[in-house]
Amino acid sequence: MTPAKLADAVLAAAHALFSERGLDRAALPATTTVERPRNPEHGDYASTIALQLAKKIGLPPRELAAGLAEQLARTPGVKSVEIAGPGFLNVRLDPAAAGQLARVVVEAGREYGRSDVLAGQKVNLEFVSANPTGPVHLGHTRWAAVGDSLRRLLAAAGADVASEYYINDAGSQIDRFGRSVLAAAKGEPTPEDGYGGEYIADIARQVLAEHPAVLDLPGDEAEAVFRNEGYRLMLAEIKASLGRFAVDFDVWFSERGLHDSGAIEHALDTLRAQGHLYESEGALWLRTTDFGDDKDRVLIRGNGEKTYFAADAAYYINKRERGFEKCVYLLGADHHGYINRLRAIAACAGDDPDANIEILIGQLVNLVREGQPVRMSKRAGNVITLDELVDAVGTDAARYSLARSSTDSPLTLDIEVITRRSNDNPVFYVQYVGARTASVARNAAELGLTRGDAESFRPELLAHAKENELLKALGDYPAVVTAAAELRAPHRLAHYLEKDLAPAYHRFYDNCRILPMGDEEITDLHRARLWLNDATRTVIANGLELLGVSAPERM
RNA sequence: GCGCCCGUAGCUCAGCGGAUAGAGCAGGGGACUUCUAAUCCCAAGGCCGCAGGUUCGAAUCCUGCCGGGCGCGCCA
Repeated sequence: MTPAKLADAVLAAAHALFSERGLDRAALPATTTVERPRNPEHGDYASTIALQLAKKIGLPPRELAAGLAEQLARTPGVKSVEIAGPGFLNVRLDPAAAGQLARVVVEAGREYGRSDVLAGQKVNLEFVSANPTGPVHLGHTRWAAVGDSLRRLLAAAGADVASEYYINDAGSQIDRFGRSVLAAAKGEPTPEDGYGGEYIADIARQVLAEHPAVLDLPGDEAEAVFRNEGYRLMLAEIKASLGRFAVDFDVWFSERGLHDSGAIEHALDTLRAQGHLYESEGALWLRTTDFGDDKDRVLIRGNGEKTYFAADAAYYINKRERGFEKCVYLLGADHHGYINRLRAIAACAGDDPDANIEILIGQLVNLVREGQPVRMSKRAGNVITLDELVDAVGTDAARYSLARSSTDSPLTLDIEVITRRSNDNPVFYVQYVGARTASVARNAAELGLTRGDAESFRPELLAHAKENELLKALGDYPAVVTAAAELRAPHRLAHYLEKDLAPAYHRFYDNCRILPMGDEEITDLHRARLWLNDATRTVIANGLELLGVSAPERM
């Protein structure tokens, strides 16, 4: 019995009761859920449906609960239903029905937790999109970790999702980058508005190695070579860094491509047709103030140049024309001023900002080193790059520690702590469960203990309190995945693995001996516990996979 | 000034309108002759920033205030 099936049974009980008593079934919700009470005295699962319905139909909640309890108690697998407090329904399951979950999980394998609740949704997820003028640094990594996990979660919930990296390869930043690389190649100091840092010199050396005669070219041509080749090398480095971080984008989208393909003119046509363009002071404007922006935005400057904002608008319209009904942007708190203007772009294009565009603002990552805040800036020499972070702590620890907290809260990463590779890193705690389950499975195989076929599995033997808790934790997993996907909150998954599943397994392990000891004969209980062990292994592996973290067999 | 986010145990943070608000770390006390002690158990630690409101019920929703972070370009 899974929580989802029990919730269905609760709803079915409500339907049965309502038709029996001639109550208005329109008052019933389309779906309902059951909760897991913290207090074990409140049963295995609890429903608040009576409390929610009481007011709608004008019956006292406890009376309604009594009727529901009577119906629900007839459900196979339900052992008892009690009414508590103002009208909670506290449900206990038969141990056999509860224990069957281990089999459900093992048999589903990698599919356990995957669903189709978001089927049919075509979602575009854009994140990182760091300028290709420097390495990916710590300021981007939170989005790399969270965004990529979100992509995996949405896919697991059945959405048709594409992750995209928008490459700002047009405009003045990339020109400054080119001039900086050229200057480095000539051994000149960094231009006033240029990029410093070691990586510029590295790139200059690589360009020189591939084009030994480049400095003999006229200044403009040489600069173009350094700009284009430098850009190519920088982008390759960015892709490699993210690849090491287990982040791979479905689409690398070039801003220059928007300019070259005429997509910007096309976007202007779309916006003009919707009636939101006007000219003023020689510039072309989008009237974003019609839709909540605090000022109108320039699309084409007085000098004829298209603004970055024009490209943003064109990119959005392009995404929509590629069939994405939901365009999700993951931005740092320093970009929250973009919310209104991005939403206004959608509205000006004739879309519904509430339905077609979703902007997630996450707070910044603060770096502390020996008590001193470290300023993160691409222009400062002293930056921590993604590569350095991965070198120091590994992809697993880095991704996990970035994904495990809510993006609404600023995250303080202490360089001293995460580079110390200390044992108190929570990712090890979760991975350790997976390693333990794998170790038990190996030892079981050596002893000749196997789960046996599904028919011989005796789920009612999994009646120990710790087994029950573990089963319930395993049962929660699918709902955790869908909630994390729908709420765009990967940290919920990490939290579940770390605070719910992992401790439940350790307590089970400590209290319930899985393998036979010494000359002990193999019993059905050993086999049943092995099912539970392997089910845990499945969920740990599936969950860590969605976080982009490995689940080692040995540690 | 305006806008977004945050304020929960000493520290770092979970908490989907539900029952007695949770965890990790730090500090105190325990548990390894047999499956990985990177673990587990016990005790201790709280005006959920403050004040109102909404309702059967508020850490959660609404309003105001206080404190902190970030942002408000014909920059990218």
